[in-house]
Amino acid sequence: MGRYRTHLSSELGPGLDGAKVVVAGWVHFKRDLGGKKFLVIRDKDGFIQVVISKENRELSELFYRLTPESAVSVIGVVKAESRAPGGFEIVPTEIIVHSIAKTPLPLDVSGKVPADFDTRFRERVLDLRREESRAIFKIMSVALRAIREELYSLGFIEVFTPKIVAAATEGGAALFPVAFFGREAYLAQSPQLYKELLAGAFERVFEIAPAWRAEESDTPYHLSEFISVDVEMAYANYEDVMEVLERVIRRVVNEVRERASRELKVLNYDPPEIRTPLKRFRYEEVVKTLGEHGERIELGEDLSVTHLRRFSEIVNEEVYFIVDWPDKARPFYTMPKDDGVYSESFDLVWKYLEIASGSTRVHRRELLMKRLLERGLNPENFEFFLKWFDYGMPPHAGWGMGLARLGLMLTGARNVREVTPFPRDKKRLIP
RNA sequence: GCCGCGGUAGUAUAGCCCGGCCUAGUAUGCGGGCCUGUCGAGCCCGUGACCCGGGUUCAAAUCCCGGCCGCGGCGCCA
Repeated sequence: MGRYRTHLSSELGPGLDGAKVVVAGWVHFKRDLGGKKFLVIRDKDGFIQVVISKENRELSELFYRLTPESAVSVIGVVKAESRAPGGFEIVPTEIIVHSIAKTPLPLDVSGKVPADFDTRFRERVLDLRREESRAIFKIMSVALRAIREELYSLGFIEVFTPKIVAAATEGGAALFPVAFFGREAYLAQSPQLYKELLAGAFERVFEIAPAWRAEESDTPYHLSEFISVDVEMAYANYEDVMEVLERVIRRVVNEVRERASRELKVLNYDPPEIRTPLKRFRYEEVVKTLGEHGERIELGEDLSVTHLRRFSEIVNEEVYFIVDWPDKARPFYTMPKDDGVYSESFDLVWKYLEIASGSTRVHRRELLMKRLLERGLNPENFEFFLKWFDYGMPPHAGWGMGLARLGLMLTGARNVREVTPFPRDKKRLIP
């Protein structure tokens, strides 16, 4: 397979004793015992030991020139060898150097010496080669695939909404302006309005795409650019889409457990078990419970990370819903309840972190107009959205989930930057 | 943005409180040497650092002020 290798580390074993193979990867480390030299090659799946004996002058010479993290192919013969890790090693006939790595490395890939957070992100590509990083991104990929598979199985289709949008749509979060042929435009903060319109055509849609927020936020849970998993479903209300979300989360955790068990072991982490249906706590109940436990909090107030952490401890739930949030705290497209105070809305919380949030949406134009005005927004700016509510917009509901936040739950990482290859935040624009 | 903590070789740290004994220690890396089964290899030799600016003092990595940068908590955040 391919020009640079015949086998991956995962495809080799003592059973291939005597086979001529070509392996490729990075020089993970070298050990020189004098008469024997060991070269450990790392590829995407694991490690391969290559052994060079003193008699082989040419390769011994090359061995000295190889530096850690250099990219090489090794042509040689597999030898079953009980003393070698994995029970086999490669006796090389030729080593092809694709790229010599400069030395010393600005970050220790082998993981012997830790690096500070800042150093890791400055030297991110080397950091990503570390075993832990590779485990994290394998898990993220398994998760993404599980999300897609579950949603496809439920009859959703995958779509894309525009990322360059006109005018500051819903107020609230700050936007990044972009130059758009002399007109005012922004990077989309959310696919919200467009995904609703698409649900008005295709019924069940989802999108996995970036969104941008120009907030001052400087926390382990916020990024200027983040991947949002968005779902919108017609002829459905918030209860229906919470069930979709439960299925997605359950599938994700199960598949990560099954398909990335090795990676979880590398990270020494167990994601929470998802037993559906998840507990649903009404917002009012959460505030009451917090109050009873000595927290100072008023009805109507948003719940902070500290509040959620406390609440999760009190009720001893790791993954749960908080439903029926105060209408005032929710955006204009959220369906209010008949009581006029609360709304058909929910957050999915893991311990103290809001992983996803959603609601039944308003599908009547008059109510949307009224709610826009109540929030000091100009309905004229929303005409591109509102006009379609004149042509049979079905009742619908949906949610949005921060992929990196889900990643924290799946990997045990403590900062969304760690589960994002090249995070963008207030401080980081490079690399 | 606010509060707290921090910035010492490529990387990670000790030293700072109580200024001089710091010619700045250790690990890892890197260069060299020894070793035919290493697998966090081992042993010997070498290499390399006090964020920037100002101040106090006979003397500053150490104390003070300002700046820059980072981390944590909070805030901001559909």
